[in-house]
Amino acid sequence: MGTVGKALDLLDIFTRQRAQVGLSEIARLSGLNKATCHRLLTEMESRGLVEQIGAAREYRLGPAVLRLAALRETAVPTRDAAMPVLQALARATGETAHLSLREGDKLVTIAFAYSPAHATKVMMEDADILPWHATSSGQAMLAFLPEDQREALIAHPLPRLTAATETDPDRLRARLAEVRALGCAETAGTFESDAQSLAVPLFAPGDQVVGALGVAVPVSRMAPDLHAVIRREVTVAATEITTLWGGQVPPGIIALWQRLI
Amino acid sequence: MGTVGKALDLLDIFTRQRAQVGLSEIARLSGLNKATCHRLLTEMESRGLVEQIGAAREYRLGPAVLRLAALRETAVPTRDAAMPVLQALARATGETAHLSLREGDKLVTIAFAYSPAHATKVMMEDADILPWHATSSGQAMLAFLPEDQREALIAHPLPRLTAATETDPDRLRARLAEVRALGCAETAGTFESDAQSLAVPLFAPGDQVVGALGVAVPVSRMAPDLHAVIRREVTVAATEITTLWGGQVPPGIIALWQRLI
DNA sequence: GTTGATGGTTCATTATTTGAACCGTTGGTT
DNA sequence: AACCAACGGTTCAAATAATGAACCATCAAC
Repeated sequence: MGTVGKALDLLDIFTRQRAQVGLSEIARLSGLNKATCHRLLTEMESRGLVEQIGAAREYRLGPAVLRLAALRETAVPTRDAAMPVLQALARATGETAHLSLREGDKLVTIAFAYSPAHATKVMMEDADILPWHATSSGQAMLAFLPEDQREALIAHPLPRLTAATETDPDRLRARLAEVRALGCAETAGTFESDAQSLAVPLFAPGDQVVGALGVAVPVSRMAPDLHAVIRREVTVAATEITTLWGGQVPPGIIALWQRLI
Repeated sequence: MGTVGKALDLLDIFTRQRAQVGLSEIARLSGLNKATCHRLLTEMESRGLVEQIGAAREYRLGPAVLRLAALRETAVPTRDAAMPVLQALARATGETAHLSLREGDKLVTIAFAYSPAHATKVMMEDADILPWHATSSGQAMLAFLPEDQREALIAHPLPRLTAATETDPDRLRARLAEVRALGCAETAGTFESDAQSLAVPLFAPGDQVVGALGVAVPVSRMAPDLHAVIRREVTVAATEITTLWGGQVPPGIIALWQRLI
């Protein structure tokens, strides 16, 4: 791995639970030498990608990421374009809608919207990293990814997150075949035991799957009619978002979705 | 300069006008060897910081910047926290309010808000890079920066952007001393000839200047009473934002602002 | 005052980065 | 159809930058 990769990997040290980290701990967490970390961080700091704060001189993500994100959004209005649709989806279903994008080998939630309809709802956070095998969004994407990429993503052991999590690769493959035949993925209690969700893939120009759109519901509230509403609304919203992104839903998928409704 | 710095500098190639760039042109623009660029870009691509698209295999900023920005915002709610205040400021003044942050040696606009009050207004864009010497935001920050940092930022030749731009370093220093004595900066036609603006510094916890808050007005509309309204509203808004950021306006500045009103 | 943790620095050793020249492909021109 | 120029991408000896054990200064706890 090159030096740049090591530097960029340091950025993944920062999470919501651990927003700022000291030099020694970064070295510990990354497995790199303290001097190396220091040099990499200093170099990233000079470009504003990280910054150092407080008396403890801890590091955290810097303001440059805001500028880059703003630039990316004006060039490729992914989040901003999808946001209103996401809010409409939350309103129409009365549940939590969320949008995730593939980022290398990670599946990252980049936007979500709540509905005010119920006091209990599935809560989400921006920049959450979702497990591929245990979420409907992950399964929806996996199912429509080219086989080699799919296999690469499920090559690692599949952790058991709840009692319902599928951890057997072959049974997961069978599950993904069903998803592919159906056009949408559903999971119940596989990621968090009291949440259930339904997701469909999202396509960029060129018919590549780049993300997934999902609706998450507390298991206690799921019922056949809500289920039907969600299936209808999520496919409509996915079509809309795909169009806003300048892509088009592949004809095969449209056919599947029409059968779903 | 280290390898990481070179890689990160490549990110600055991407601008709003030039959102996606091919390999050869990146090499040309950066002055680096094509093979070097390729390796750096590939490494950044593997981390999602850039992505490659289309038949021409051009590069652009990748989805990882969205995740990092979301993470930064949850850790340090800079933009999200300031946004409502910015909108209120635009409404109260009837003009365009904008917020810029210092990022190394750059001054970057990270948020703005328009007022619906008038058909003509000063337009802005996210991620715009502002010249230090020719904008009120730049001057407001420079004036309250420690001397060594100020001098470093005005060490380069000061380009003449309009007929009114101050290009003489010594006269700029005198101008900044006035700003420091006044507590706010004003420019008229120094950046764009038909825009006039007023800005005040913003402070992070620790009394460091980290940005500026400004209001921009078409020159044709500026009048003494609007001027007074803007001075009042912008200082109120700046106090609010500084508080939201967990900092406090230094007592000296508060005194200056009270005299302004 | 000792201990152990922190952030940061040094510099000989080592491994990575570098770039001229190369390949294969594409798209336009003669 | 032959040619050319520009593209993205690759190669490998030479040049350069990264590395890390040991170091320093500082701080807080005991």
